[in-house]
Amino acid sequence: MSDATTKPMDDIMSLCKRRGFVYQASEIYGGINGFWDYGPLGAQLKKNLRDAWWEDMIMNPCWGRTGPGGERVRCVPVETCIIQNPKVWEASGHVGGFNDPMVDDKETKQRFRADHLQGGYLGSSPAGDPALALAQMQGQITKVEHIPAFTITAGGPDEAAAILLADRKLQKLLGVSDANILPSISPGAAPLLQLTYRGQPAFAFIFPVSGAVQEHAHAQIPSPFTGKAGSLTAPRQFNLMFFTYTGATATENDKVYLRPETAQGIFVQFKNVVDTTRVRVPFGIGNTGRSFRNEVTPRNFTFRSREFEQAELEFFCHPDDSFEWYKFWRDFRMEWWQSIGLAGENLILREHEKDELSHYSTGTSDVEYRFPFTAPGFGELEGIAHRGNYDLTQHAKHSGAKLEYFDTDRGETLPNGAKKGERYMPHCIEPAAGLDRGALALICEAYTRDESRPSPEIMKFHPRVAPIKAAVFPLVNKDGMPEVADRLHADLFKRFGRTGFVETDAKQSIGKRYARMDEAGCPFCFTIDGDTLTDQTVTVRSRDTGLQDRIAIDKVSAFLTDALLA
RNA sequence: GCGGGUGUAGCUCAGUGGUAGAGCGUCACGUUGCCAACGUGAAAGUCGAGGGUUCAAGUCCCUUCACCCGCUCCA
Repeated sequence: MSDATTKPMDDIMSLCKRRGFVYQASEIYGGINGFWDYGPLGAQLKKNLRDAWWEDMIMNPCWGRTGPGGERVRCVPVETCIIQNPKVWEASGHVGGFNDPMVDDKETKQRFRADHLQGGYLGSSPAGDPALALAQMQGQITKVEHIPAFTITAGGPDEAAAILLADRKLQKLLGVSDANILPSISPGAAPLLQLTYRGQPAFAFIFPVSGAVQEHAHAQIPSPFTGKAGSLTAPRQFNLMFFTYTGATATENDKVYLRPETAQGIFVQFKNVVDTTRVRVPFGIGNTGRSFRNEVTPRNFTFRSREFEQAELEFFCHPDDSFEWYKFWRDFRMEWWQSIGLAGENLILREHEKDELSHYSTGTSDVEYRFPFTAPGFGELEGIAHRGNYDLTQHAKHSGAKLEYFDTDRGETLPNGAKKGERYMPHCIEPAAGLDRGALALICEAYTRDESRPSPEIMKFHPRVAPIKAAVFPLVNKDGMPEVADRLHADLFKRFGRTGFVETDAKQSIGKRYARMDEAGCPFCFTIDGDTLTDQTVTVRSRDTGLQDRIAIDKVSAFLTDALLA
């Protein structure tokens, strides 16, 4: 087993470039932050990974295993658009949830939502009358010159008042003491505090600090963390989603989003799939493709890219069965990643803690890999989430479509023996994998240094995902060997050329040709030598051990077939 | 977003303000008898980009971009 913590990421990245696995996007123009391209070997590696997912999730789900209810697992594919009606993202929560302007406190490095900034506005009126002060204040509160004496981050004014009262340390920072909440002047009015502010008795109303004030006067607004002005930035949009415009006019009305996940395309087409393809719950719908997220900090090679590819399955089932299905998929997905070469202790299945869960989820697990740049920690390859009926319910609400499923296998048994049927909103288990992260994990896991070998760098890919499946070499480029090698190569190419590259090379020393194949991760090399010409055998040289066997030349295909299926 | 580091050939990296370099790799030819062998030769560079100082900038200054590391943020 290879230990990821000892693998230098720089060496892996260097090999990725040198051998054509990964290139920086737009490299000759200086690159572009958060985007990476795949070279020939990387593109084939990722395709093999995607194909493996498709085969084991869609074509022959779970290798033909039965699910918790004893029935064969059934899945169908869709391929949905990157650009959807913008309402899809309102329904899914992606628009509302991630478009909030954020403010940074440059001094404490804290970041908070601009609409959570509550201001304490000191009241002043000749007679100390709060009602008069409030009336006066309400006329001015939206004016840019009207700066609060102190600020608090909270979901609303009442919460802010409660936080301030409860937190003595915060009071000290902000210059507040002896604070009490006075009865509100009128129902729904801003909370009124009686307090001492910087030694002077005063009263204060808590109002949200308006976006306009924050925009224009952020330098004067005191920080909610230090009480000092000058460290807050203006509110800034942190857009998770990329957007563009449909049509040539490009007005705000034409704004559309590039999807941040492929899953929503599945939910949106759920009804069509049910209506047109005779699927019956429980069943899954798979979708692969590019997604886009405007990550704040793209980092760690291809791990957090702004454009990335997902392979997502939404598995729909009856609510009563959903937890069993959740466990089933969680365990299968872990096993699947192990089956393609992430078999060691660098791979873990991690069940989320209760406080990590989304409000609608009753269970989520991550398949995580210990990348060199996360070690000793782990990075997520795939999340398996129990999403309940959240998504279908959201889309039913927003679109008005009826997305409930009528299950004719459930309900009371009728006198004629048939079931009465049951109408319900299916629950959904979502195994959502990142293909680029998967490919990166395969690369990191495969990368091996063996200083005892003349060519120390070896990519030990599982044969199923290896971009180069086999190579055929004449030991020397004469004496009829090249001709035999060409024939064997042509034969293997015809049989295996759909699954990956099949190479041949007659140039330079045999050791150099083996070494090149080791570095590219080709699992087997077949070499034609002098004996081949007399006894029709070739040597099979194994990448991982460097050892070689002799087998009959007409058994090479069968040998390779077995090896690739193993 | 903040702080630190790096950027010179495909890769790894030297390079004192004064001619753009090495090793490896790649390619060609020769040789070859199982592990980056050897010989000869060749191609390959916007020195990350832009500006400035200077007689002269890979080298000094400013700006910017990308990558790496640490925070921060984010599902």
